[in-house]
Amino acid sequence: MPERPSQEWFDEMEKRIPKDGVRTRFAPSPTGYMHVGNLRTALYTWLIARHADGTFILRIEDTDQGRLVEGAVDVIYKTMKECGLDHDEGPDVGGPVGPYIQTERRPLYGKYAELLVSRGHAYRCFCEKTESEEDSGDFSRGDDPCRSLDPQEADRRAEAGEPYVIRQRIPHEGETVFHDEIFGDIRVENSSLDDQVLMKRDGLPTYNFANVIDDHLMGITHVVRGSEYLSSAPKYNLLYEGFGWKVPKYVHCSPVMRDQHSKMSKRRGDPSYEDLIAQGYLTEAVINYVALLGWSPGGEQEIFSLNELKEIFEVSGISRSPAIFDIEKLRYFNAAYIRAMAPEAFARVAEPYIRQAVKNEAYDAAAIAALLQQRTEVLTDIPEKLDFFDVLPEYDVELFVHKKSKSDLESSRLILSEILPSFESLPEWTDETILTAMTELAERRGEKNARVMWPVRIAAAGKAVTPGGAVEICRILGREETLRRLRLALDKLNG
RNA sequence: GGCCCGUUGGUCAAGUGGUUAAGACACCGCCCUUUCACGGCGGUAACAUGGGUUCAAAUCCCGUACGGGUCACCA
Repeated sequence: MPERPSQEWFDEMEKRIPKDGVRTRFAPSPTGYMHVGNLRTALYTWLIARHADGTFILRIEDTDQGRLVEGAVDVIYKTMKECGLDHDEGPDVGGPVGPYIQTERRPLYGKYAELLVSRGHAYRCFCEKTESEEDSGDFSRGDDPCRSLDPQEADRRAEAGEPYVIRQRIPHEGETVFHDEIFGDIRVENSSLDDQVLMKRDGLPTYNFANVIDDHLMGITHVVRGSEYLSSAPKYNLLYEGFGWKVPKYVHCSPVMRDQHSKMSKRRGDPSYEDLIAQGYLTEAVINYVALLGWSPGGEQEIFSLNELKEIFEVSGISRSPAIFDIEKLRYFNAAYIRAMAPEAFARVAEPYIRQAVKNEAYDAAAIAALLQQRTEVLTDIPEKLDFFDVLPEYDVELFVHKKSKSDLESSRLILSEILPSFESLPEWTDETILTAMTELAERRGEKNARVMWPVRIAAAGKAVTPGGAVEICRILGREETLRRLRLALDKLNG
């Protein structure tokens, strides 16, 4: 049985708590990856702090030893950093109310539990849990015999080494009202609340208890968490009251759903943050999209940088109902972010994907990137668009038939045979010279440009849909390769 | 099942007693055009449901349905 510290000790702990401004915390379990839902919670938590020029804290909740994953904490640091969600206090940077790793705070919880026991807001329970009691449901916690045990007697049994848990003593009468920033006032009958366990038989705190203690001792002003905790919130209030502490503001966020019925889940194949990045999504786009999933700024603008979000974020814009994750809309955001990038920046992120398909170094990656930028939704789409560069695909002559540009086999044959010599004699091989060669031919023949461009592009690329038009593709391929491909096409058309 | 919460087009959503019920994604059509895309213009499509309150209800109240959460010595 832990000793009950002196009042001075508790006073000392209170003195450490910063009392200035908004303080929020993101408290993930190190599971090895970041769910989209978690990311959104982290984002909102960060935004609340930053919007108010407050303090954002990172706390690691690693009490579930069974689920510990190697390197998982690093994933958290890495992801937060990548997303721009910097923290002011945390395990790595320290702070005034550490430690910031829950397992290192272990000695604290028992002391506070004892304080609660001494005040009568909690009691030792020696009941052995049995399967039947749990299943039958006719064992009501309100009738727990230990609840009315004489405290001295309970202490004696505990000291004698009899195992016990510490339970919260919840009044049988009355009701508890608690306020949530999103859901408003919620009132429940105390009789519907049960005497939840605070300290487990093994001396470790339950999640609910550890949270209350940590949040208070860290001076958290806004508790942001998933709405699955909504129904245990009244018990939290009672705990705060029992200690005589100020209740923080609650912000319960509804979940991010995979469909109407279930949350996003890694197990069911839904992408985590790192999956999305691996799938070719940009961090900024993911952040922007996730911010709007369950929160609305009210206006018509949808594209926001993190900085802009920081300025305009308001808790009042958070939605009460769950939101379904829509990958299509994320694609749209991603495409918008890609289009908005500086060309050099896009070339840099696109290059690895370009080189997956285009091994021939003669073909300039930056030039190809320029063609891609307006047509790329996700980076991973890039390679399949470029397969024709290294090797001309096998293609059907029917590709030369195109109604809109009035191309058919005969016209294509004629055009190609006429453009070849002009290409051969061009003094330079640039967009301008290539274009001029083709428009002059069109003009000479009294036809629209499209009728010339279509067969040239088909001959150069061997596919119907390409990033970039005839001019750009020919230019990148270079004169030799272009001529080779055009002659090949002509052979095809001739026979 | 008890308790708590939610419900505006397929999706994200604005809306807080009087609106032709915004906007975005997706979808469809047209225009632009060197294919595709980008861009421009237009279109289809919604207040879960039944009762109240009110001159007036997507907005307020009650019921119902549907969905979610929670009822652990798990977080």
